[in-house]
Amino acid sequence: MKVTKEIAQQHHDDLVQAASHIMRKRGIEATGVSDVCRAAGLTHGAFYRHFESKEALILEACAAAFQWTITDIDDVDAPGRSALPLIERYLSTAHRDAPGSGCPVAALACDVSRGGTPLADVFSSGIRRYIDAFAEVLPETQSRARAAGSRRARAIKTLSGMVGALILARAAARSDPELSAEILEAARKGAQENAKTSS
Amino acid sequence: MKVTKEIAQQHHDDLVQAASHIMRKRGIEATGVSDVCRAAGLTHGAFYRHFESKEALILEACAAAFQWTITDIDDVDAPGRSALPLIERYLSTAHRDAPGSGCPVAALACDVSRGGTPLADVFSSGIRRYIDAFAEVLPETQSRARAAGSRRARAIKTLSGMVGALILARAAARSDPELSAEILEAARKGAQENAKTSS
DNA sequence: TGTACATCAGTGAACGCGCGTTCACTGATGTAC
DNA sequence: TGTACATCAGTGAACGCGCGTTCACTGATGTAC
Repeated sequence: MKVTKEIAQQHHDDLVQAASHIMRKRGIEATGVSDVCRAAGLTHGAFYRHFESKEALILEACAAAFQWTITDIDDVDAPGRSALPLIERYLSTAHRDAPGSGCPVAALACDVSRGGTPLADVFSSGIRRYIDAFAEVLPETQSRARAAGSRRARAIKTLSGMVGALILARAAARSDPELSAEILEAARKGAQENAKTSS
Repeated sequence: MKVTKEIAQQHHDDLVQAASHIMRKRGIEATGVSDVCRAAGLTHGAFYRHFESKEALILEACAAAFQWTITDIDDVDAPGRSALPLIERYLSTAHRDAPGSGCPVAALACDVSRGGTPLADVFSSGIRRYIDAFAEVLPETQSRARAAGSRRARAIKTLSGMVGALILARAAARSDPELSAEILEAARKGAQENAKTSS
């Protein structure tokens, strides 16, 4: 049953979106081709008309996840252009509990450092753009500011803290919700200090 | 070929150590029972005389990895008792490139947040003790210190930054070594600021 | 201390299962005339 | 604008493979006498 070019393209996009969601939620290895096809409303046999392999799908899904996330940061172009609401959202329980539609770095960085080179390429380019985008929404470093470092260094520092805290909070969430909340809270305060005109 | 009780115990320990190394290097799912047995110098058939299942091995290996790591922190009981050398070591390229013998949180936190409840229990208890141990080696908060927060809050903040930076640095290492080094460097400075008598 | 025997750590072949992937087939699409 | 046919997205059964796990078997250990 052949379908319209438009519908086929839609199915392709559906597969990418389903994969990017499932992979962030369950991890790359645990993302099955059949699962992704089912989530996109197809049978697994249709898969190889769209992608050469599972790896090709993962690469596209990973790139897409970064694209969406970074666009999200860039959209903080709103008046005020502050990183504070971004931080608030990043370190919220909502983000912690919905890895499937959240930050690809927090969800997949571990998997990537064990994976193959093509995925590492997509990912490190994503990290680079992520840092650039985040630095854009941080206030300039005051000229007489002390050891706080360049705006880029502060972006790295702050992002690292956010990523680490989210990962820790997720790992603790099931068995120790109080600890998980405490981690989010402490990291939120820390990140906000970094994001205000430099300490 | 039955062996001495002492040798059997040794084999048990070898299996745990091999597993804790392989699992931190390759991830939990990618840690095969056969791989672990081979690394311990046994055939896979011997495995079920020592553990009820793969999961039981993972639990023990995870607990052991935390035990060793936390003992390592406690051993900073040396004169001076500063967190600085700890931070230096944690955010070194050596630690980045040797996940198998490194911090279990940075290596496994992602896997754990997707895993089962027993593993989550072992892990969140590990995180809690990790934070406690790390707070012990941080200097007291100065009474007139500003927003830096309690010693415990600073421990969480600093640890989050270290874990996040290490994970980011590992993910970027293969494709973008410069970025990886930059992340370690920026995070090292950030963590050291937190670890000195409060900013 | 010596002998007879039950125990059980270790071996290696075999199992069921789910995975990524392939394939013959279907039938609507889209093109050539 | 119609008609005839090649294309190819989608289907569902089947494949090989590696995994966790089981099992009959071996033979040194460690115990009972």
